[in-house]
Amino acid sequence: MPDYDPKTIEEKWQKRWEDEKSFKVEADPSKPKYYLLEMFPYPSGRIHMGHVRNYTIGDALARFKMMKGLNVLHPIGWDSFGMPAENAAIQNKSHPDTWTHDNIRAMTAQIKRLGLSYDWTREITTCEPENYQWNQWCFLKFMERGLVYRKNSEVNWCESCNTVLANEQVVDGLCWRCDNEVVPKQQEGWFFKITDYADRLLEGCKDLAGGWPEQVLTMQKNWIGKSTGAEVDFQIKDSKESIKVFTTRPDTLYGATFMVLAPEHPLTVSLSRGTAQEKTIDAFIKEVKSQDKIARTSEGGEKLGVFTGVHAVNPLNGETIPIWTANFVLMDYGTGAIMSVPAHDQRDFEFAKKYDLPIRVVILPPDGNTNADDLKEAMTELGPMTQSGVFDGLADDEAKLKVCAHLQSKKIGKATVQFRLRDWGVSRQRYWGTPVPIIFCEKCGTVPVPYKDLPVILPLDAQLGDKGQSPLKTLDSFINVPCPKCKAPAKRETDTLDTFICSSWYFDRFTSPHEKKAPFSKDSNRYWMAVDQYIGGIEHAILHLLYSRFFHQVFRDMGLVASKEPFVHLLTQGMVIKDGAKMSKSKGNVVDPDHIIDRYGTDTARLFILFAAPPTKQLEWSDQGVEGSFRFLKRVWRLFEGSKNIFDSKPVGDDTGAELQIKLKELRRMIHVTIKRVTEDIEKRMQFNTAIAAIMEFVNHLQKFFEGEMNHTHDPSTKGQALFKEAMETLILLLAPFAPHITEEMWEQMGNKGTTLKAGWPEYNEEYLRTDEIEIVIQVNGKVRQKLSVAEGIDEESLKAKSLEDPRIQEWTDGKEVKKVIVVPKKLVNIVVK
RNA sequence: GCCGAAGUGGUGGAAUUGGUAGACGCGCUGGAUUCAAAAUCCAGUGGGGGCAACCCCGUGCGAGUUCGAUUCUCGCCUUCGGCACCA
Repeated sequence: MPDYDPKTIEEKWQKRWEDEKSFKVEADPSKPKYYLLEMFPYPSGRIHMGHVRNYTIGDALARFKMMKGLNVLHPIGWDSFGMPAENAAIQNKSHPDTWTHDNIRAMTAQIKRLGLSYDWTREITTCEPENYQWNQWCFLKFMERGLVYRKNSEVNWCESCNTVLANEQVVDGLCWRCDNEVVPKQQEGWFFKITDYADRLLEGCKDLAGGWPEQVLTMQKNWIGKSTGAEVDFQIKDSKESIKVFTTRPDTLYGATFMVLAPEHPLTVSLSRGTAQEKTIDAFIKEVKSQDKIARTSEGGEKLGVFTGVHAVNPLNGETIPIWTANFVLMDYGTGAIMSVPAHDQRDFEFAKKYDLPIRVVILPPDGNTNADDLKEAMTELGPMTQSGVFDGLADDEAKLKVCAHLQSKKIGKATVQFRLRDWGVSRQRYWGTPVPIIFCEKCGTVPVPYKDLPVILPLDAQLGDKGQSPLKTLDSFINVPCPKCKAPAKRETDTLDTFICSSWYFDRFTSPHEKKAPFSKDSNRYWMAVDQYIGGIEHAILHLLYSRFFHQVFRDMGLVASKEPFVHLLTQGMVIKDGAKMSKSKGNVVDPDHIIDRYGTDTARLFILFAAPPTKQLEWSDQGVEGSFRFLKRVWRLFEGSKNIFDSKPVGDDTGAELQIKLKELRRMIHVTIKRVTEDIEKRMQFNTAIAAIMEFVNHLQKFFEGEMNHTHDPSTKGQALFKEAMETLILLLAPFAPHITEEMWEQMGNKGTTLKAGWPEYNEEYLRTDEIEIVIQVNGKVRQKLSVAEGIDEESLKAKSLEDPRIQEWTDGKEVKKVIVVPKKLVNIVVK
């Protein structure tokens, strides 16, 4: 009997899949489609277990859907622009392009060893002009739609990466990529107006509920950060000017006892001119500017402020209130100015206490005490308005609405909405990215590169500076270009685009990767999109997933795509850890996928990864667990080899009859129970671990059956042989999505012509799931006291009687009063006694 | 502080709609096979008590609802993740 030899089997089938282009697909409107996508990799050099897990989960699902008869699009590509290529190039005195392509070659070889069902004819590499030209196209199209602008602003600057970062790329004040501190810097740059879509991106979260993990939706909602409230104009005393504030609590307007401007607010300086406070203000602004931004915006930070020397008028009660400036008011949120209601806002309360500013209670507390001196902290809950003139007694939403209506009628304010989301800064002062398709002309100003001149090619004959300075900024052949409008000498923009633009629409490109006239074909897109199942890490919960949703909305407005959202279902796979920590070189707990495959084969690696934990949970790597999976496959192989001689048998007669022996009936039941369990675990619950557990149980049963019934010295029945063969076929097909190579080999050796993919997914028959006798649990006062075997169709009364008659049960009910008997059909009987 | 997820044997994890807690695997113990080992197979394996049949306890902690709670409610504890001087 030949041993299980994964190496030979896996190489054979991988070659065959490749030769026969088994996973190549075309759009076919007559067939139902399924688009399965794993987040495409960055070509860092080698794949790690995180990749393997990601792709294995995707592949199992893709193969399952293929077997189910769906037209499955399962593509792969390379997210190949970005900083690591530059850093590596500097280190190795190489070129980002060389490094990137070497890595892609190496990783392709690794990925191919995993036996994944990719349509390699659709492979895309984002750093190739035929792909990145469409980033430029998008930039220009977005610009036409008013969604792109250039501004000089304070941006997030990473000193180590030498570039600007988007807000989403700053994590706890540190660069998402290199963990260096991010500093503010004045910088000219390009922005995408993602804020125009804030409301739609938020609304879209409702459509995604159910399909996306709640955690990710919460993070997106938090990031967008919608607040509803009002804008109110406060007249500056003895002036025509007014200050606009944003508040979420218009119902507390009567309690505004002072105002605070952000130090950066233009009025802070201008108002103080000519007052006694002038010098104090200037010194204060200087002090705040020198303060660390993170320290300033963290809650523990000390609240500091000074009086501007000027007063404003509360528009509702006409009261004169002082205008202050303070570090806790931020210029980039709301209007950069607030009305302070110390009685009902904790920050305002602390500030008022510190600087001895007046406090007035205008929302009635539950105890009715409106004496501000008794307040220990701000009363932030909603409640009826008080000390608020005609509004007294109104509460909650109604109060807010009435105040807003009043403000609007007096033209001193209105209901409005604020978002936390900021526009997306897409300029990068780096080389290895998509050149921004813009030309600066002294006469014509900022001129977009005409579509016919696309792509603006990233010159590959340039060398990076030793600190990573972009050579584009000094490369004459790149910079100097005639103005497209007036033909006078002009200069190219030397910034490149954020790499996240590449990943914001690559899934659209996959639907028609060789399209020459557009980023993607509308027809192909209409057929394949949206992505039915997207799989990737939680680290993209905001960044990539928000940007992609934004692109999709814009494409939708442009009439390019039809679906509402790009990704219907999202699965965020858990991390792979070892010895309680994430695998990392520094911890020395990295397990190299290649070594595992060399030793056990891909099927074992795949099986272990899918079996050890549900896809969304973190996976603890266990070498012994891998051994276990290997052992299981060896057992399957042995069972197969040992029973080969009976596979020639042809079924004789009808094996569905009641005359089947008990053991055969039980085997038939196991076949159908297992099909049901595996199918539902994959399809409804995406829980591969329990699906595999069910297959293991099936194998255990088959093994016992084989040894007991098939291996007798006397002739086994023909019916038994036929049913056993059916069981083995079922086993192979059910196992195929998880361990595709070994199953394909067995399938072929059984004499089947096509592949398991063509064979289709087994169906179960409800009727065969039934048993004649079922086990009923008998409880007394909720505790299991007996188990009875009864006929499947037993009626409630007989079951009750049978339970009460049972001697073991009577020991418990003896001398007690039976209060109630609860019968759960086909499950249990609970006898309540006292 | 707010929002979200989680907490089950020695271990990874099961228990799908409130109905037998611990499926399946790993590890461990004992046995078979072997000159021996590897491999394989068989049996056992939550804790405590008992010769045994069985009994008691047990899903982070404390209450509650229920005939019955790992599952639902309330209050805590711990861990992880996100947001946060956001007006």
